[in-house]
Amino acid sequence: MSPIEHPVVRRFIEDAGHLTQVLGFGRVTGQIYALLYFSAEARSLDDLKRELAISKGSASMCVRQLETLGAVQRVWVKGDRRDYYQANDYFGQIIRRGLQEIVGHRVEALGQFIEEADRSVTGADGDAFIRQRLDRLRAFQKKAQKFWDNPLVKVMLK
Amino acid sequence: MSPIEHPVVRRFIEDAGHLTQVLGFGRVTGQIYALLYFSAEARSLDDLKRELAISKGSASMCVRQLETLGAVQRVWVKGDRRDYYQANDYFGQIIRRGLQEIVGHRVEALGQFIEEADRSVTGADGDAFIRQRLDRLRAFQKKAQKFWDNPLVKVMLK
DNA sequence: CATTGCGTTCAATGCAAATTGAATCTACCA
DNA sequence: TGGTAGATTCAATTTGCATTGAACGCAATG
Repeated sequence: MSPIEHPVVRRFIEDAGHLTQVLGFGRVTGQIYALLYFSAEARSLDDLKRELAISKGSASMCVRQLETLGAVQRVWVKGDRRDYYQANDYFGQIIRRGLQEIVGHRVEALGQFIEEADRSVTGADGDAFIRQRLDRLRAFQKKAQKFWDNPLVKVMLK
Repeated sequence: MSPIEHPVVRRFIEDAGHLTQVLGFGRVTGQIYALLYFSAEARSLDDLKRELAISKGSASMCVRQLETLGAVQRVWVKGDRRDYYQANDYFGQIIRRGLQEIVGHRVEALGQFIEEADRSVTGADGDAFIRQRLDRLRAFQKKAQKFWDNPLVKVMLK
């Protein structure tokens, strides 16, 4: 029995879709997770396709993304060649990985950028104001890196 | 003199545009902030329009958004009817407000949703599994709220 | 009070990213 | 080994949102 018949679940699926869209993961990703989250039994790609009215390609790609984030688990149902999926409810871990994707990489990218920039504004043609701004940027990057690496943050997201 | 002539600044403007686009604030918003950040003097809407090759409407709307986030300040130049803007460099504060917009509101919205949902699955027609899932969701929401309200987080983002 | 020079608005547009689905690939079974 | 059922891929399409710019509003100035 599909939980999608329940109005509360419908609404949750819609909201989850909005959320993941805003966060840059696409709407379907959140919808799939929400459906799985409220499904007592594991679901196949075809289930998702039918119940959410999406294409098979979309189902496949988004489920893969959720798997990468650790938000979803593949389960085998014996005697059935299809892949089935169920939702993990370790929200903390899922969110941490999602943030890692969005924030973590960028903090490091900023660090690299500043290094490169430093090299090109050092020397005679270096603009004093730009150097000053880069310094503030570097200070911030270090703080951000520190914050991100802080074990306290990891604990709090548990 | 426009800092946009400097390759490092050009590159930074491009990157900042990508970042804000991914974060859902639009490309121009980041570009404007980046340009202002590396501008020694305050800049007018027309400056932004010319140097970033954007429309006046875009400049107006995005600057407004940055102002709301506290990322940018309006300054008056006497004898000039135009509005001038300069970048704040309190990154911590800016990011906190951005997060408030993206995360904070949603944590509260989730809380409200759960309350509503609770009411509609209580009683005879309530599905046991859905109730169980809602319970886990509520537990998470409380933790998230606590994390978000934690003064430590605020301090670390300073 | 008319004019001038700004800022703002919003319907129309353009564009980038999400989504589709036919073609392709893979694993399994007879 | 061929056949089948499902998963995956990616070029083409759709869709939604950022961006544009003409029209409007408004405040200052002579």
